[in-house]
Amino acid sequence: MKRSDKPAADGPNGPRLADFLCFAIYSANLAYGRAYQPILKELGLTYPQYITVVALWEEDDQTVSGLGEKLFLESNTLTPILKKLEGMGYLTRRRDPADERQVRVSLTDAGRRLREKGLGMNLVAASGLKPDEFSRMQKGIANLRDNLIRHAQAED
Amino acid sequence: MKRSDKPAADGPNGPRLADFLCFAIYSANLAYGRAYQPILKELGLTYPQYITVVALWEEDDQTVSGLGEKLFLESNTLTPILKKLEGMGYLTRRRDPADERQVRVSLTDAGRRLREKGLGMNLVAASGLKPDEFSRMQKGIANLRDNLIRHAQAED
DNA sequence: CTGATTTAAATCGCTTACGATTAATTCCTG
DNA sequence: CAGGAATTAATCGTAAGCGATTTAAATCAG
Repeated sequence: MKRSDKPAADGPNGPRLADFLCFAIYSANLAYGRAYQPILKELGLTYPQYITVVALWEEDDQTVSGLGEKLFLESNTLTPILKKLEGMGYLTRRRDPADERQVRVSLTDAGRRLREKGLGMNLVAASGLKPDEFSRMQKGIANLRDNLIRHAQAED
Repeated sequence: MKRSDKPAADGPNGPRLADFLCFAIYSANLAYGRAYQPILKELGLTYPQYITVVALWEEDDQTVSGLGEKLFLESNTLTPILKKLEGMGYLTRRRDPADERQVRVSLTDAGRRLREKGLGMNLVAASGLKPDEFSRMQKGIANLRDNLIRHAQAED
């Protein structure tokens, strides 16, 4: 039976960190955070705040749970982020009159304007990947993610 | 000039989340956390605590900064994790007599015993990847990470 | 040798991430 | 239609992650 998150043979002291796929993802995520940071600092946004805004560019007036599905986050994480963005004037939150349980999130003009301001960031270059490699890796990781989510959901 | 973290053409409402490599990594990291969680809960460890222990299996008696280099973390993040693991009895922290600025971290017997206990986790299957794909993706992402780190360091 | 500089770890404040719970609303079923 | 079940956000506590600062020790320069 395969042990741990790696198919390679274990070293004499057990599995090696460098062979873990989970650790590659974990550390790449940290690295992305650091690569994005100087750009996002200019906008005054954190990375989670930024992707929340991007998700709203794609589709405005979403519910918290709808947004959460796209971002893979739940209300306990998302609510504070949305409140922060609301405080900065980039979006509004209001109960849906048709179903008062739901909160609908909409961009303000300022939130839409971020689209023009922000994205002068060329992190494709920083990845060191050619466009076709970039695209293939992006799809491969998204597919991995979906498999993991399916696996986690089958657990319970 | 390429905009954002994606080489694909933008949609009518700007870049699409589904085309971001950074978002694939970000969400895959969340997914891994959820996939690992039932296994780690049995051990009573969090994921960062777990990889810290794995790094110490590979090389015992490391300094905080040495460990941090391998885990891509700094003392501000690592110190609380190490204190927690020390409190659980899995490692010891002591100032290096030869250089009192440094703290050397060593596994206890209990920490080494985790190696036998823990790793009955077959997340290779959960990834949905064949061993060669798994290995290729692991290397590709580690390479991406290293490029991003280099890029971030060139910034300052 | 002494005072400035550098280095290592720790501390603090703030923002995620998430399990568990709660409050409010809607729905379902008898 | 009444009362319990289900759904949606929000809240709370805990643990990362990280920028900025602090403390202590070692090193360096004059």
